[in-house]
Amino acid sequence: MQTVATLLQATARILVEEGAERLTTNHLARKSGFSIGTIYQYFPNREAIVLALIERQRSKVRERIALVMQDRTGSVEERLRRIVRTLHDAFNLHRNADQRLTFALLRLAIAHGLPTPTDAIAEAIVAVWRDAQDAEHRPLNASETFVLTRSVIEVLRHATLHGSPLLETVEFEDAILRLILGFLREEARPAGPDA
Amino acid sequence: MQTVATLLQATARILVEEGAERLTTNHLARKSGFSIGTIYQYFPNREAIVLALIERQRSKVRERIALVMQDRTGSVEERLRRIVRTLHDAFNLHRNADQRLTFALLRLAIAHGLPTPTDAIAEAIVAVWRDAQDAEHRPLNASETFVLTRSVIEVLRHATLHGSPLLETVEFEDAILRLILGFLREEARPAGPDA
Amino acid sequence: MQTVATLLQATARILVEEGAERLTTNHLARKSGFSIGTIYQYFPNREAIVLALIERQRSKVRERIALVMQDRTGSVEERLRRIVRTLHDAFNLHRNADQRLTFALLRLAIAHGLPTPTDAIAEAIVAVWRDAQDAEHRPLNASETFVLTRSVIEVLRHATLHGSPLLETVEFEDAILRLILGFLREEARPAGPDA
Amino acid sequence: MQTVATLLQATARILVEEGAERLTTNHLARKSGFSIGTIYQYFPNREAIVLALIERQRSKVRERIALVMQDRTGSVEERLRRIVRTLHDAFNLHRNADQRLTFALLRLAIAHGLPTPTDAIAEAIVAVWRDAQDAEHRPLNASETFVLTRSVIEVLRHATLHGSPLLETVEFEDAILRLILGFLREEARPAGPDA
DNA sequence: CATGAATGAGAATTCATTCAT
DNA sequence: TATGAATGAATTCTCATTCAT
Repeated sequence: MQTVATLLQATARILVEEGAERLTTNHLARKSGFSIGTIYQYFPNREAIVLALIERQRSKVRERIALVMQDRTGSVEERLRRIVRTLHDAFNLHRNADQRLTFALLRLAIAHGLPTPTDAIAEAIVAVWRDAQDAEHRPLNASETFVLTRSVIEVLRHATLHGSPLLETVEFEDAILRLILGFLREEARPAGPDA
Repeated sequence: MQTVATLLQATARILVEEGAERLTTNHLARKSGFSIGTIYQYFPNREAIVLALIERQRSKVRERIALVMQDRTGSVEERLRRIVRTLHDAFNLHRNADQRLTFALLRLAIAHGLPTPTDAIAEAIVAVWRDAQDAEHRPLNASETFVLTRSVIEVLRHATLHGSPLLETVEFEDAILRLILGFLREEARPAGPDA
Repeated sequence: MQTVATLLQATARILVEEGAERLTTNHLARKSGFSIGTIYQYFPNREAIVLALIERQRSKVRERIALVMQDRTGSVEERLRRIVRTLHDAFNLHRNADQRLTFALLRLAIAHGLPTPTDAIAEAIVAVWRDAQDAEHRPLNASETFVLTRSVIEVLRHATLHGSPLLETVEFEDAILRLILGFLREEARPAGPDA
Repeated sequence: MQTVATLLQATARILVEEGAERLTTNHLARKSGFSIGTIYQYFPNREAIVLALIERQRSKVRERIALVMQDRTGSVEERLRRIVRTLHDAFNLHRNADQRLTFALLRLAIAHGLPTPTDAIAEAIVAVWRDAQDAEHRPLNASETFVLTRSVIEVLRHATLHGSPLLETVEFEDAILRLILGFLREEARPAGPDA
């Protein structure tokens, strides 16, 4: 629906330009050009508007991840780097407005108790590793999967949330890749003298 | 002040037993046994109460970390494991009530835009690595430090925030250690053809 | 009109199944299968719908009373009992759904300031008495007529409104008859010393 | 409390002068001279204000009834007449303002589903009868008690609710007395030829 | 130091009604 | 006739904060 799209767009604009605390139903009505009544024709309550916006953004991320996953060419490192880069994009690092929106939505998602939807990303990383695995590798257990996938997502989320300037550097991408590869390869390695 | 302590204690109790949305100044007055007026004798506004509680909790963590850091015995792995275990404790994994408080304070800290105070931990981990480092190791750059330290903290914070049952397992601690060690050792390793 | 009948039927269903406070125009539209616009084609405003439903129910009662009045056979007691029994039925005591509707409509009639339409019943009772009256009886004055007729109606209305279980007993009917007969015969009786 | 009294007084004034539909919390605040916040310091919600006013009025009636009951002198007829007269007063028949308030409160009581509190009056009437009873009288059963007491109350309530001018006549009081006495004496009477 | 009655801006939500199609 | 998206005035209620005592 056109009206819903307009309302979500206005919601995003308020979030970006004025902050979450100014996102009141009356203010949204004014800004969107619709009346309060109209908002409540399409959303049962204020929370639902925010949740719809979060969901819309998340589904976009899911689509991008799915797209990247279809490309099975290249080495493990190359494939993992593609995933990392996609996440980078997914967190909207490039345009300032979008970054602010991501920022706001992340906060709201936490405030509303929504879990970070890492399922797709988790699967992606683990799948690449599984594909490349020779017989000698033990599959990752629950804790390992959790730590590996969440650490990647959370470090990105954290950097986004605090607007770290490192986010735009290649070094940052390299460091994340190092985190993933180091973790995955660690098992194979014999315990050295210094550890 | 005794009064301030009582107020913060009551604040914590409300957070744990009733949730952040019930933490209103009037309710705090009723629960603490003081009047609203008294609250405003000690805190300029509502936000200050929450921030004071967060700060109190954070200083406790800082103290524990500092304590652990003083113990420079053992291998790199042992020292890192001690740090990880301290963090575990710091996130109050054992007693349920405290976990709920940590949970609530994390959310509030995010809502108030407070940065996660990883400085002490970051220093701790990096210092251990530096101590053990031979000449051939290149020091970590800004992105690497950021990724390594935040990933550890954020994965713990995330697990706490969502009440993951993995938190109480040894496997989880092992996985975090693997994350750290894998990252640190990764540089030294020659890039293999498949990875 | 078929449409009007359907709308009133849906109104009754909402009143019975969900209560008066859920009787909103939008809800009625949804439940009736018509659009809000259509409702306003047939009724000038919300109140008119309720009033139409009340009127429909009242005309049914009037019809029944008129029918009973045509039967002039039997003793005074028998004829009065027939009237009382008709009122019983009129208040829809038997089927639960109808009782709820009566209940709801009574409340609404009061809320809208509608007078209880006792005219027909009043006439019926007084007429029976007048018919059987011998010369020695003084006709009822305005206050007496009022008190006699309203007391019967109001006691029934009250019992209905509060869902009294007595309503379904024969004793209850007997008591109402006793109220009427006692009142009518009281005049004739010589005042005793103690009563 | 002075504030509560002022608020209830303002509530009564609005009810009398402007009608129940104008009794909004904001309007009450304006009229009472207090702020909305103050209203909510003393009442949990809008309904509670109305209920408090109803309860206050009812307790006044209860007190008057209790007072009249203490006087056990005179014949049954005299004692019953005293009760009837008290009810008359209780329904505030004399001053116009009070009548409007009674009117409004009655409607509100019905709208809020409150039962008419006839207990005290019921007891009063039945007790007088019981006191005067000789051995030959059968005590009233549940239906009889219900019909007798409610008919008296409801006919008064009805007359008040519709502002009947009969209320101020002696005839009216006589008629009610006739209703009571007729009912009570009816049992003793042998079925005559005309009934 | 402590109190707590009073404040009032402002938030979410409802619902009867309109009107262009 | 019928539709239903849009309206917006009005309502209830919350809660941080003030200030006279």
